[in-house]
Amino acid sequence: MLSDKSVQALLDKYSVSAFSDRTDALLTGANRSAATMDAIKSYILDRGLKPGDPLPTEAKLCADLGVARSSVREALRKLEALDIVSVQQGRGSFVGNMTMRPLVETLILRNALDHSTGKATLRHVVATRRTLDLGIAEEVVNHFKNTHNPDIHALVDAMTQKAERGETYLDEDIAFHNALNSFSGNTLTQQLMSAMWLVHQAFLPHLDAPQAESLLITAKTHGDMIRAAEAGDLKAYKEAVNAHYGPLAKLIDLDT
Amino acid sequence: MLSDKSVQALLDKYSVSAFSDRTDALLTGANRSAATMDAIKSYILDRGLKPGDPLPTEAKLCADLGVARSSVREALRKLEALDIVSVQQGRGSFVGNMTMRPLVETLILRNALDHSTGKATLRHVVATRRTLDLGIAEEVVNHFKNTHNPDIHALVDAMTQKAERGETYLDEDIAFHNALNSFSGNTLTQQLMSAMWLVHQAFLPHLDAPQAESLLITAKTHGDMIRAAEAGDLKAYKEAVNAHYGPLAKLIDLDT
DNA sequence: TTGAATTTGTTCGTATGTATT
DNA sequence: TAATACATACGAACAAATTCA
Repeated sequence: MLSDKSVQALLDKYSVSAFSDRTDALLTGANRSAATMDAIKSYILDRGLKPGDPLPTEAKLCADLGVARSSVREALRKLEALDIVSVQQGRGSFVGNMTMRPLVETLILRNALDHSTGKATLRHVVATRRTLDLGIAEEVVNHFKNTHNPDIHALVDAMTQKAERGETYLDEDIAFHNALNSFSGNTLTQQLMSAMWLVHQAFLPHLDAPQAESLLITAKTHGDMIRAAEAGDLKAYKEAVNAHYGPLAKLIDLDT
Repeated sequence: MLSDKSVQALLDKYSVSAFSDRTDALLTGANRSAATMDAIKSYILDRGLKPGDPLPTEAKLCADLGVARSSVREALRKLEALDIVSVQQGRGSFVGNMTMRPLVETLILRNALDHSTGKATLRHVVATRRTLDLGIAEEVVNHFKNTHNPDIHALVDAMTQKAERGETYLDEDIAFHNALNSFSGNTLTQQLMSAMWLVHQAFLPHLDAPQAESLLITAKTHGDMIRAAEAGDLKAYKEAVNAHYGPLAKLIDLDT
């Protein structure tokens, strides 16, 4: 996947298809729905449309592109799957949000597939999360140094209390991680981390252990993270991040 | 995108839809194609199919699921867009490779859209590349410490020579980065980095500057990277990685 | 509330193109 | 070459959701 040759092929494919003008009515290519998809992408691109902006109706697209309705619909379905457009019955089609949802969807399925054999992908997802966490560590510490963040501490407290009652705390967990990352203007990294978190959480329940004290450890390391960041201690922060993944490392073989 | 509420919604949506048994003929939900998509995913999941494995024909899917041909086709198109299935005329449908292609496709379009305004996404893509590069730095250095890698050095030499002739070296560039990462068993991180590289490269030509000496600087810093890794010098390696993104930082405002 | 207009959702029938044997 | 199996594509008809008068 994404090997040398296919990278070149993909590059050719996308750098062309994403920018080629296909507004003419002569749609050629592998199949109609693919060509139609490119045409719709070009439509969005040429007009610089933004998420939520309306697209032509299916009937109009048929007329303009000279293809049957089924082809237009298949193209719209593809773009819908990629979160590039959003189709709503009775209303019309609109430019989508282009989120990481397709990535999440693919990874969850991929994860589920080799779960039966060796939970390899989950290991990779968690390792990637850690990589991203450590990768932005310096930014995080620099940003939170000498600040006071009662909101984040409140989240940690809430997690700790829930952990002591044996409850889980997904909402607080994602809110905590988002709070640590949201200061960064890099929405791509944020979304990538959220996506990894999502895949991670979506698959945790399928692991054997119900983790009694793991919850407490995780809550505690969350506290260590924000405290280290506020103290401006990069080393301690990184250690806290690693410790944060400690309970998981026992379940799955991390570092692989 | 992927905000608090939508995360929960997505989690609900995916953790359910990815594992719910929809093999029964009673397909309910937002629309047929979505429900049919889930059913096909369940089919793959239940049988633990792997990439390349054949799927039932469209006609059989229609019969089994009790839906019309078009609905099955739209579902297959969606899965095709996500690289979860691969449809081939005259042969049939097969389980796909589930690569990062959907991510690349979405990001390239997203990038192209705000390029006109502020090239924000490209900045994010490059920053994410750097984050990933730095995130695995320790692993890389530990792995290459006290080793000798003539192949990689040959790649650097080739890049340098091409740069001196004013030529570009995309093939060598991706090969170099792959060589540095491929030792890791984490195929997800690898693919993520390849995907980011792809988006990055796909959009570079659209920048103003044709970069004469930038090519040389990049080639040189590649040499610095592998030398630092072989010397086991983590600090020097990280500096080389940062320097590697130096020419770009001038074009786009990195660190934002 | 009703109803008409608009737009997507779904189905069916038919014909064509492509790959395998 | 011919037959078969399969996906591709088109067009027409009706259902369901949304909007607005």
